[in-house]
Amino acid sequence: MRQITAYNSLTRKKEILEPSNPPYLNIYTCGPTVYDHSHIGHARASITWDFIVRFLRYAGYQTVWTRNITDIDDKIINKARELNLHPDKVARIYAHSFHEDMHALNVDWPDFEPAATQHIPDMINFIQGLIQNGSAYQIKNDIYFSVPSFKNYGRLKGQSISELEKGFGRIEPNPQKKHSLDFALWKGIKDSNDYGFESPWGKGRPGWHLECSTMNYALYRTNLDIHGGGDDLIFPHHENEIAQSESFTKLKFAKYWLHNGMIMVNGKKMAKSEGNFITIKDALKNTSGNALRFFMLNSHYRMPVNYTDEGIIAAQNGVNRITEALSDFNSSTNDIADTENEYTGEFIGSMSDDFNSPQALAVLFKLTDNINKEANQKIKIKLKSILYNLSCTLGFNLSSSFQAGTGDKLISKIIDGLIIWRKECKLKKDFASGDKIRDILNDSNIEIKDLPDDRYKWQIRY
RNA sequence: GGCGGCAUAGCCAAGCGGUAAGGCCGAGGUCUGCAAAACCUCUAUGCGGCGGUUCAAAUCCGCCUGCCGCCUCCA
Repeated sequence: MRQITAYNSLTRKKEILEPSNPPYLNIYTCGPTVYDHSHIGHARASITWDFIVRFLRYAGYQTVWTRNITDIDDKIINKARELNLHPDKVARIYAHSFHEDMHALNVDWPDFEPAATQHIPDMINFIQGLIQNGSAYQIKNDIYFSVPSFKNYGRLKGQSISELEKGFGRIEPNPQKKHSLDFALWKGIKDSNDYGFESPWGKGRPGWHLECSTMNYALYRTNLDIHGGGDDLIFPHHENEIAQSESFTKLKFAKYWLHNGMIMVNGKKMAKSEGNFITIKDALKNTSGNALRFFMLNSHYRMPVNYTDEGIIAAQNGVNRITEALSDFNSSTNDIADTENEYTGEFIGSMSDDFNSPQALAVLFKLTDNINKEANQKIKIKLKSILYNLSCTLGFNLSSSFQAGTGDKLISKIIDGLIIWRKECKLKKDFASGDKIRDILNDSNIEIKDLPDDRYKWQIRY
């Protein structure tokens, strides 16, 4: 295992990662609430945790990665009413959409992907434990967590309970709560027709914060090494998770808290409530999953990133350059270099320092440069295999791009035919016709390259 | 009101005490029938501003300015 340092939001400094049970490393990251198509903010978070987990594995850690799906929530219920569908169906539709997006972005499957509705009995059990030890109380059909009962409340945010109370200017606290910071563990239904689950307190549904605590307990007990999520979740979501879990288990919840920065669109934070969010599906109409990944990785994961068309084009061009250097490399027949060398050393050095992906990308470009300059074919292939290996570690899926073809035999055959025709035009010195054919192909983003000895190749440009 | 973050070339972005990585765009050149790709050359004496500490600061400290976020659903 490589020594890795990571910035821990809990302590506000970089720390050496020391899993409690090496070489295993348990990591839990907050997944989406599935009430709509996922947006590019989800893409950033997913790509962040994906490349971090990939690197942890590369560095020798046996990761067990869990990413939840929130499939019960007011927003899902509202959407269900809107569409006149059962909430569970709404959740499944958008969970499926999320998985499509993850596939398009080449985000690996987590080891576990629990859904809140699969853990209702666990949650009820969790709440009962909190009531029994005085951390929670019931008012009518609702159960609230008692924030003053947890003395460390506010540690993640970096404020005391009294300081947090002062900041409570923007919203009217629910008058029935004992303390303004108390939050719902269980929300009883308001109307007998409302959707809900049976519980000892009547029909209702779990509070959002509770599911992550419960599912972590169900899966890891008390051995969570890393908990990740967007930095907008620090307060109150993650603060509340800590309060619930540590009140319930009396043990430390997570050792390291990692948070990814937000996506901005035209300089403004993208948020569902702002209505300025771009779905992953929309973004992928204009660019490739690799380019979107490059765009994200080109900034450090903790920094905010501003999504612009210009930035996406720059990312696409950058990916194209790397991809170009891998042309003719075949990952199934060429050896993949996994021995250490100057490039992997630099790559590991950058990534081990709080997952510095922008520096890691610079290593890929250094390889790209050297591949393009290298005359010795044997060394060239060796360098390509290193580049390919590192690109995979960052989660790029370049192989479909550098191996020419459309995946559609008929279309490929037509393209080949046009190119042969162009070649004949060129032999007859009919350059006008030949160029016309090239222009036609270019209009479809098909790029032709003339190689020595009458050979040619083509590929699709994104 | 409380708390936090960020300001580096035309754009994006590393660096976090030792004299400015990388990418994109742009200019010129090589190659080519012309292209494309690639290669070569060029593109911040300076890192928001003003002070301070130091042999040395983009990097540390102080003040100021500007932008963003969290405290409400959010990745």
